[in-house]
Amino acid sequence: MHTRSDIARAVLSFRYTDPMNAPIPARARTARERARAELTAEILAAARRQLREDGAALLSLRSVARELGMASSAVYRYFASRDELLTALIVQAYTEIGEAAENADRPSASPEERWLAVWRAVREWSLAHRHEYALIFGTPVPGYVAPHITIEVAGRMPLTLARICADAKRSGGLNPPSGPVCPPEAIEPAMLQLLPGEAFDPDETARLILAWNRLVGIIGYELHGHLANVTADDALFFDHTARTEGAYIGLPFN
Amino acid sequence: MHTRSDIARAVLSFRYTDPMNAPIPARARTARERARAELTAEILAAARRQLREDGAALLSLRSVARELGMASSAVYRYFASRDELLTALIVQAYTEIGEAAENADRPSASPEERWLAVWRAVREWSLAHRHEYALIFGTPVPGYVAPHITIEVAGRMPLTLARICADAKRSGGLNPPSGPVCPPEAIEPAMLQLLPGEAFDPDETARLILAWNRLVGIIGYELHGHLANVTADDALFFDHTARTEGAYIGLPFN
DNA sequence: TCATATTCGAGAGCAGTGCTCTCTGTCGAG
DNA sequence: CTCGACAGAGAGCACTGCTCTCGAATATGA
Repeated sequence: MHTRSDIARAVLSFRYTDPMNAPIPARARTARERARAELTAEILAAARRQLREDGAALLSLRSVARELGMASSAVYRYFASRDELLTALIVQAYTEIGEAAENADRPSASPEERWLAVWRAVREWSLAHRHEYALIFGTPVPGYVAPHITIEVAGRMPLTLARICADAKRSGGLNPPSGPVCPPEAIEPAMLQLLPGEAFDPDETARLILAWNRLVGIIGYELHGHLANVTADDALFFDHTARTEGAYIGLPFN
Repeated sequence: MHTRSDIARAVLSFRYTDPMNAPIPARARTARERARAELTAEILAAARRQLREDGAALLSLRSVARELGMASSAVYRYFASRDELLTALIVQAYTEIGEAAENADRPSASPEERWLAVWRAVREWSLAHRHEYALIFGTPVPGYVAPHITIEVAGRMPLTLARICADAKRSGGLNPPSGPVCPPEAIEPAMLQLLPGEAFDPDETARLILAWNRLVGIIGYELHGHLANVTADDALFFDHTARTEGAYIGLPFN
């Protein structure tokens, strides 16, 4: 049974063990360190496989141990708890969805093309990794608090969207349509400088937040079946959503 | 361990047992039937309590049985599986969020007031019932397919939004701003007549779908912590979101 | 009214889980 | 070469969902 303090401890020990920041040390001095790094990676890979196939709910430390032919207690030498293993998988998922977004972004293209390409890439990744998506954007594990490691890597995907808008704005291509203006007090001041050297005003920031929320939300609806019998062509509806949200943020769609 | 067929069977037996449609029969002929109905309700109430306090992940049939002072095996006389119990709770949650929306809607008020009131009511209910919210809009149980009972009751909340728009439209108060137009093929044709005697065109329907998705999505962001360090005043940001989405659908906000 | 059939509760039991503890062997640094 | 840190295995605890059996209580038909 998990309690809040259990999980907090697990997260802390995870930060200490830190198997993510140094999965395979560049220079593994001793054979033991090398073996440890390799086994850590193997455990993570096996867990990843089970996550992809069966989802987080059915992922168990024991089955991972079985797959690697080791005693379940031995796995605890590498991950102090199941939650710690989950945290590592969460970091991986955030990283991958962020990379999917970044890799899809071609700064030489027009802002509209970039916007659509990134949205589609994020959707593609999510459809291909529904369980990873659920892990990071679905119901959080009870009592689970995201360790600080995750919040940095979680920003890569939305920051890609912000960069496109910043570039468009710099060339005068960001003209949001009129509508209700977001009260500045609603936005965390630190959010106004989320790109170095690039200032968004509160309303622009709010539009960005909503676009990011939309991207995640509409994919969630598709993945979780809320669009069944609602939309007839999910890809088409998604593209329309991307364009709608792009237009809302001020990109010249239509 | 749950397999798809297991769950399908459980859902079917649930539909047969049908403890929701007749929780307490008006005229319980025999004492046995009366006792059965009462105990079913008690189990459901205890499960509800545990769900509210600890969330679905920590809800176990055994702890429900313990709370009621009965053997765990006895509970299976009333609910064929844990998933069946969860399904009953899902139906309850959908019903309640739908009622929260409907009760907040005052048809005599202006469409903008109605819109905002319903949005706020849904948010209030969700904040007060975060685990129930997670149950219906969060990550679905692996392999779980929503039984048909749920899809009807799931529509009450979005239909409340649709009714407001239909009323506004009838009095000429629905004027959506221009923007990308949704291709008709993207929308399921049946969705165009979701209100009896009220026809929405595909683009209006798409805007409705997006508004419904936004309402659920922005609440999910708030509940799951994705707005931490992003927004400074969640209630204020939510109101702005409601207005923005209302304006997008064509209500005269600002 | 009485025998029969159905229902119900309890208990034991199976297979699985997360996690801890102990014991033994191995490896690495002094 | 010795000693301490580390890694693996195994047993064990408490918990889970779920099944089966076995009496006891209850309803039903004759």
